[in-house]
Amino acid sequence: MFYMGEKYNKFSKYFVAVDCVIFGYEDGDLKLLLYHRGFEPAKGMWSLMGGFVGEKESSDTAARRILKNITGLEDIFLEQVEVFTEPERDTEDRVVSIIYYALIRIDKHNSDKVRENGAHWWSMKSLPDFIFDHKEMVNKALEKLQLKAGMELVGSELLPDKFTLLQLRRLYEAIFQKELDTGNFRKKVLSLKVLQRLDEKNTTESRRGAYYFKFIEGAKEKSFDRIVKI
Amino acid sequence: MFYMGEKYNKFSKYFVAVDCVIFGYEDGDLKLLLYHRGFEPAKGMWSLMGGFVGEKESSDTAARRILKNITGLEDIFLEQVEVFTEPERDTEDRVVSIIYYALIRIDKHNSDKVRENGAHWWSMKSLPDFIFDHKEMVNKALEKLQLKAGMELVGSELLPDKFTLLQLRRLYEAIFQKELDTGNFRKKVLSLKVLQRLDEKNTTESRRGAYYFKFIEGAKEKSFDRIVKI
DNA sequence: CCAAAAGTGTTTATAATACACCCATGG
DNA sequence: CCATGGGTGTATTATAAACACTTTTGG
Repeated sequence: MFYMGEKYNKFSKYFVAVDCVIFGYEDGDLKLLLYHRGFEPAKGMWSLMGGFVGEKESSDTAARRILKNITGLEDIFLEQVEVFTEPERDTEDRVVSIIYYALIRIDKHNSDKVRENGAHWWSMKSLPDFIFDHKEMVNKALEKLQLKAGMELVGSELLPDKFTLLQLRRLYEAIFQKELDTGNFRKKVLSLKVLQRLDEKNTTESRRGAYYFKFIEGAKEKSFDRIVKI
Repeated sequence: MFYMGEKYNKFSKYFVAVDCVIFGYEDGDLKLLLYHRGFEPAKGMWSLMGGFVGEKESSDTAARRILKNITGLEDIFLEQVEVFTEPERDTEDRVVSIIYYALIRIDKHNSDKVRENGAHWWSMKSLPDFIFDHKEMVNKALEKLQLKAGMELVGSELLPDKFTLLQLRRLYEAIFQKELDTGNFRKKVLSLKVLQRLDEKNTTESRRGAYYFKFIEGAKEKSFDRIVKI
């Protein structure tokens, strides 16, 4: 490229890494898949899943590779959050880290693989201590997720194929970390016309039983619609 | 860092650059500051202002340095847009490019410096041919600007200290590339309580004359408020 | 019967949208 | 006097928010 006439060789190269904020949803809780650090320095702390970007791949590809290694899943929803470039952010060497967040269906992922990798699902309600600037990365990723979830109905990426409106509401409450009105949430969500009611009920979570819903294939909301005000 | 047990030295380093999408506003037009490529390959094409990230600076700092070099301005509004990492995106060497967008007060910037640098303001209505993936970068930056402008009143970063509501509306029309209703825009903007009317009128743009307004210092809207629906 | 969630309905407040209309004035 | 933007008002519709109430059923 032609950066103001600068010669390339005057400048330094750096490691380029991706770090993934991996969100999952289980038992009414929004969770994060974290990697346990078993050695010094920062022993006992937790970190995001990450890896370096290889010579023949983009950062997107690298993120997908890492996610597949850990969860066994392909076709994961993935979005760039931000780049962290502070010169001293890594103590070993200069590393520029591109943050992604991913949405994972915990019911589909390979939990053996996760365990092998020393990874663990943590509830967003009680997160452990992070290494370096990883806590900030999580915060930024959550903001981005809130932005997305406020604009379109997320759920197909996090919930099982069929789910009740209670489960969907609990998901939204977990994402926005506040309680939502039952009736209003229901009306809003159904008005989007992206859900289809099934003829089957879930009776494990209530006496009366709640209908299961599923996402209608390819029925993304046309325009941005505010589901939850931030 | 501890990327899944990988050794750093197994991996490659890349150049890390920033490219700036520099927005300005003048004569009712949203404009972009572009740099003319006077030599092959891609002679006659235009590119964003960019530069490499130095060893002792973050990408934010690098972007500010470049902006100051070109416009003479400090304290510019600046926001990260996205990172471009495709392995083949630069023909010379592997370069990871971090895109920023900046909002510039054209009335304040150093136009001699700009000219010296072979730069030129282009209206968003008729942009020239870009090198590489720079066109895509501009699109992404505009989307990000629209997101910001839809959530809070931009203008202090682009307009002169005092401006009429016509000028502000024209700015919004340029950002969103659509016409806005005079009365409704006026009501919406004034309801935000961030503008103060001055006792002075601008008579150059209308027979009757329109009051000048200015931004009230430190009066950012508390919560996100939709000014223009996307 | 009671608690807890399911599901529906109603009311009020607020905001978006589409316009109509008068004002002021330089040419 | 008229075209152009300045500025205000209003009626209509849409959306958000708060909340009351009825249904269902296992324990």
